[in-house]
Order: sequence, then C-alpha cells, then structure tokens
Amino acid sequence: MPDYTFYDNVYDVVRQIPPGRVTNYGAIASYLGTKGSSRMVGYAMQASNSAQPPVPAHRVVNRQGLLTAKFHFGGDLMQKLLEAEGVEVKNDQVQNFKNIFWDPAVELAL
DNA sequence: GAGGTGACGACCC
DNA sequence: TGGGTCGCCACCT
Repeated sequence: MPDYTFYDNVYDVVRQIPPGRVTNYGAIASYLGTKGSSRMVGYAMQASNSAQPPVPAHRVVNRQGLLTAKFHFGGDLMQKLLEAEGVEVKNDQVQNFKNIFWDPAVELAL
C-alpha cells in the first residue's frame, strides 16, 4: 500500500464531483472498496477541512440527501454553496437528490 | 499498546 | 413505517 491514506483516496474522488452534483458517503466508500465503512468517508471529510487542495465536501451528503455536513461547515454555508451551484436545497435536504446524484462507481466506472 | 470516537449505512424488531 | 442497535475502520489521546 502506498503512503497516501484512505483519506487521500476519498479526497480524490470528491474533487471529481462536478458542480451541481452531489454524492453520498456510502457511494464513495463502496467505490473505494471499503463498502460499509461510510463512516471513514465522513471522518475523512472532517480532515478534508485541512486538506490541500480543499475538497468540495459540501457536495457530499448522506444517503437521505440530508446536509449532515452543514453542522460542521458552520451554519448555512453549505447550503449556500450548493445553491450557488444550482443545487436546490430545502429544509437541509437536497431536492431532486436522486436526479443530481453523482455516483463515482458509475461516473468513474471503469 | 489499547480504548474511545465518529460528516454513515444497513439490518432487526 | 419508524425507532433502535450493530458494524465498519482510520485517527487521536
């Protein structure tokens, strides 16, 4: 195994999320092969706060499309970022989540 | 070295 | 249909 950690792998995937799209922790975990370790993805996101370059963690939501991360972003910042990209957010929940869902296992499917 | 923690998810009742 | 519990694995103390 290389020097870079599971986190870097997560960052790499998240950084490939196109604007106006969102994904969830499980999809990333599954894509990385650590299916079931979705917690690690979320945990990595916390560290992503100090990652270089910064990763668009605001494009990562939970399985319900709920902005779980917004509590860590600090207020409505996350929602504003998403709305700025064209993602409709209501009641801390991504609207049309299924429609704008970006699955690395599919988009990066290779 | 061991235990506790955590931006989640799936299963069970 | 909804609430509660367990599992999962890397990082921090």
